[in-house]
Amino acid sequence: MTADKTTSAPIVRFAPSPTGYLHIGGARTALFNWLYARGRGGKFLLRIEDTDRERNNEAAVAAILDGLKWLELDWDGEAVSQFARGDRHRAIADELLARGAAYHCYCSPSEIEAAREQAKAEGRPQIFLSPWRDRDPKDAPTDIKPVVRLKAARDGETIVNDHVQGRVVFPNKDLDDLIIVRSDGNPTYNLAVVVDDHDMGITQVVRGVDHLTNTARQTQIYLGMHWTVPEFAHVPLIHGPDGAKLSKRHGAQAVQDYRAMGYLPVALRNYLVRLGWSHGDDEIISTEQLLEWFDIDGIGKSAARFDFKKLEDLNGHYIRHSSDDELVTRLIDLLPEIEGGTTIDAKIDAAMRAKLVRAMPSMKERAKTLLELIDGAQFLFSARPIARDEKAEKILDADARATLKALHTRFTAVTEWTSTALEDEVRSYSEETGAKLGKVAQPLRAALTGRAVSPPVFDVLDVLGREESLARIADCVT
RNA sequence: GCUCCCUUCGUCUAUCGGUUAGGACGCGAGAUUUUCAUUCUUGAAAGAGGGGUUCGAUUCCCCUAGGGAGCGCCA
Repeated sequence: MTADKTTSAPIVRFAPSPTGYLHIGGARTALFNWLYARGRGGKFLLRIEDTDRERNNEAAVAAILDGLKWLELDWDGEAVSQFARGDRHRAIADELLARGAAYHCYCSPSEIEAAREQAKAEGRPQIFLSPWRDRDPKDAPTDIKPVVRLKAARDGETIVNDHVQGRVVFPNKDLDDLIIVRSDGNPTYNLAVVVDDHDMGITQVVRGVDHLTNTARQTQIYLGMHWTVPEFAHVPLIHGPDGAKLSKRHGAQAVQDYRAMGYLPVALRNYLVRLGWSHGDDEIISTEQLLEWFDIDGIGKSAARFDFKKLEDLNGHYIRHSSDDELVTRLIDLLPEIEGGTTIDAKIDAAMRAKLVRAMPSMKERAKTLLELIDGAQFLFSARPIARDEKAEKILDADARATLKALHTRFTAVTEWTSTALEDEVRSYSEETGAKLGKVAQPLRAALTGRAVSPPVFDVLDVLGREESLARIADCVT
């Protein structure tokens, strides 16, 4: 889509319904909108589609805003409440009524349901054709509150020229008359979305394909009001690894779930944007590059499966390339959200934070998520005598303990407690005794960290410090 | 059932009719290495099926199969 199609900068929006958290598919839609607007000096607006009062939920709104903030997708101005604009929507409904483009329908929900059932039984399309479309309003019952329906065209076809889906043609006979105002007087989503997009000056509507059929029906509202129809881009859905619609079963739908799993926002954005969009063979793309390169016309039509392995790989890359300080900040921020995190959080003071920062260079090389980073830092959090896992115990046999005893003596004599000095010490010990370096390093690792796997032992010695290191080694000797 | 959409390695994708069908994740092998990881080298792996159009189809058209979305006084 070329920016000069509309003479000014684009105005796009993300319009979630407050029925739950920010879904990962919604997050990608928001990302696409954000990239498009920010990359072209346009506006990215946020609107909460809360016309259904029974489903409105303040916690859900908060969760959605929280998710967007975490993903670092900032929007322009305040989030707009669709419900708050109800008067405006009703005014438009009245105008459509006055123009003969809409009518009152007195059918009850049960009548409609029965008609649908019958249509289904007879193998006909399950669309409801209201008898009130052509009936004389004078016949209207006085004891029933009607809904307002759009008087949609019955002949011809409605064409949606979509930037992703292409030219999609819907026969009008398959489109029924949308309810635009409920019997309780509240406008429905289908009316509100059109009025709001129009009033907000939205130039490109980028949303999920599940809205495609609605678009055809909504187009008739634009036509009825003689409004300019915006450009559309309906992006495909994201499926779970098994190809089915992403659901609770797949473990993670909400962006907050991904935060809790230790993913970085920049990694999730990079992963998400590549689901459906690409720029040649580029895989790791900085946000700056994305802003420059992203284009709606480059989005593919087919649905994509979510691949956690690839996300993990990208996350590992971004962790390795993050600054030590940023990682420690994110790691600490994550603690309240994870199991057992508060216990660790209580141990974080300035000294611990400094240790973490110093340990980061060697730790971030070996972590794919912040969770792994936290797990890898356990040796810093544990107090003596430290717990050892099975593999560590196995390493610490009699020979290993003898080696540790010798090392303890040597380390005590070391004047400069640095990783290089200690490494020299260990290397000379292994040369003198003829023991392989691994035979010396593993017992050390087990004694210092309680595990068979850790960052390089000399870095561990360094970060732990002389006193703590010697004490942990001594714990294994006696 | 009706309408619409989709279909290249297991997964995400590149290819704007002519390529040994490329890259990435994952997987296999090897190198580096104090563990793990990183890094590097390397291997296996794809055009759903059938018809057309064309000198030539992964690419354009049609059919079939499979998958998805929609068909609410939800959004």
